[in-house]
Amino acid sequence: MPKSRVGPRGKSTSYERIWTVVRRIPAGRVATYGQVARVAGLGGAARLVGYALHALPEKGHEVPWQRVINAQGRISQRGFDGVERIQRRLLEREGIRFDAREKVDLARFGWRGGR
DNA sequence: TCCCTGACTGGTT
DNA sequence: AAACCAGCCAGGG
Repeated sequence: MPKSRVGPRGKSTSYERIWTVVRRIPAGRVATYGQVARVAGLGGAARLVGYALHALPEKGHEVPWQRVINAQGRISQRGFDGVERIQRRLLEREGIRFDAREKVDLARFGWRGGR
């Protein structure tokens, strides 16, 4: 798995552009990986968004990574650790609701930002 | 530099 | 509903 990287002289990398977009998602809203990729100008590179979030440093950033879920309205599984559970708790704390099948209603909680 | 991988997605079968 | 699959892109070996 790739690591976080900052380009020379603070030049913007794709990861940074992704993080910048994610920072614009307001509390109480969620965006999909594909949506973030498009807003960041990365076309359909949804997978790259997942990578960029995985590469976030553990501390010192203000990126609400929990607000990015998949197009099915569900939290993507990572295998191993239980980060998914933490993500769900963080979202519920912001008012996001999950149905009995662990899904978020994107029509109701989806972010209508970006353009 | 080539090759593989992956917190994904939308269309087809 | 579910499996398949080609696109997508940068990082690391």
